[in-house]
Amino acid sequence: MVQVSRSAPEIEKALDASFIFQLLSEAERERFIGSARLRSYRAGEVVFHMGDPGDSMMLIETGEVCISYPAEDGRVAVLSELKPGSVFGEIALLDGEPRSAAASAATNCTLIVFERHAFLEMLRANWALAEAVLKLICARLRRSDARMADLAFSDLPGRLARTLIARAKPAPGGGLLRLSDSQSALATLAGGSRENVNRWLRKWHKEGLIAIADGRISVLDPQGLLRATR
Amino acid sequence: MVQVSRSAPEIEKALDASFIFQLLSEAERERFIGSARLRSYRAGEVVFHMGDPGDSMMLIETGEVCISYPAEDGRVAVLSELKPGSVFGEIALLDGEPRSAAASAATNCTLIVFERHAFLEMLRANWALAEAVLKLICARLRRSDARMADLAFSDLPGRLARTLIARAKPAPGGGLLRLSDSQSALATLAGGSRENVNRWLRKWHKEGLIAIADGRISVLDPQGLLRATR
DNA sequence: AAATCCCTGTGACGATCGACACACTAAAAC
DNA sequence: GTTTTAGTGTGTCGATCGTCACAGGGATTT
Repeated sequence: MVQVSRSAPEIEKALDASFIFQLLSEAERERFIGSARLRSYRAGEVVFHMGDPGDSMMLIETGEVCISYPAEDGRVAVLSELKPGSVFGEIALLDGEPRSAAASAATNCTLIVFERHAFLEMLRANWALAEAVLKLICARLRRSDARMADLAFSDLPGRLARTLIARAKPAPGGGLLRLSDSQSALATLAGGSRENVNRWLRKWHKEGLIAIADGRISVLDPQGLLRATR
Repeated sequence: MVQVSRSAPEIEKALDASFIFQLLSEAERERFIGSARLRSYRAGEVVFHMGDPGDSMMLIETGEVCISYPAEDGRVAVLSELKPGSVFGEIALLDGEPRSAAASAATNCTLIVFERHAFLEMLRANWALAEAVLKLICARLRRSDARMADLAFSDLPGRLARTLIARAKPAPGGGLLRLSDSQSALATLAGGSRENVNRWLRKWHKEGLIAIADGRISVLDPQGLLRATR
């Protein structure tokens, strides 16, 4: 991890995209920026471990961050992969408890770090900000519950299909979608073994639901994919 | 469901035990009580369905409430069973979205219902209350994540063992613990079939980890139970 | 050019799970 | 007192999963 020293205007620019920033007055923005620090991580580096004391929260400026939940035996469940503009680490900051999950850099990335004390003060002074944070956490809870249902109700093909669709992006050409993840990565995301992920992908490929080319997967028929998993 | 008309002092008494109430001033309490309604449900009755518009939140006065997540095909995952003093339904109230789960009365119960508008006003005016609600939701999120890890990492015996330990209460006599749930109830709580729950219980019974008598289960060796599931 | 490493494809095996099926018991309803 | 119902104990069967094992391909390194 590298502490980056950069001028405040640059942090301000990075913050413009974030929902938080738009709720602050001019004076508040300055205090906010003053309390923020910029840090840079290389792909694979750990941002924090589960159980660490958590007195800060991060906004992703560039790159992607992986939030995961480690088991005692070494296995890892990936909770989410976050993109620029996303906030994470806010739970421990808000309630003062240890980190409830681990965060690591999925790619090289730069993060804007806010300290607990300054952020809580802003929350107290600015109800719109507090309301936004409340809704943010509510959204987290909803996603978490939905994901739990996914785990409880769906088997591997179901979870894999949802993972594919969730991570696919609209193709530049037509209505297709494509994504480029290794099968091992898909396996940990969907919560299964690499071998079985391979088997299901091949099966769907034969059925024409997905296409595989250049190590990339194209989701040809999202609805058909979901229908095939019932 | 029955709308109960009761005098404000009685609602006030019921509220005394709740963490929320202790954070309010005298004037706020009166406004709060004025906006609260008391409702009574019989065992099995539905309090709200998933997807309902959610402009209220409930505090359990007496009885127990079951929060569950229904799948399209009719299966149900039980998220939690709440006891008197617990609050639920606050997510939809806070973010204005539809109910993210279903709630039904596990036993006969009476609930104190707060309306959205009045509660949000109080939140805005009382930072300590807002902070308490923030922490409440953070705690929900932590429990939800932990439960997700449980589902992702553990097989049936692991989940069942944790369910037993979580629901067991200290025995009056010694250090033992006991609980009285039907095996079907345990099955839905642990996310498995009734038959297999039976098989694992019998297995642990033979190994001396639990005792079964009078239709009640005593957890004799919690640590041993957890160790047996690795 | 050879060796190494990561990703992909397949086969086989054992463990576990859900589903179905049925016997047994005890309490509750009639 | 008999019937009904809810909960419990077991057996079997088929599907799926994870694991081990190994073979091939493509890129990078040495």
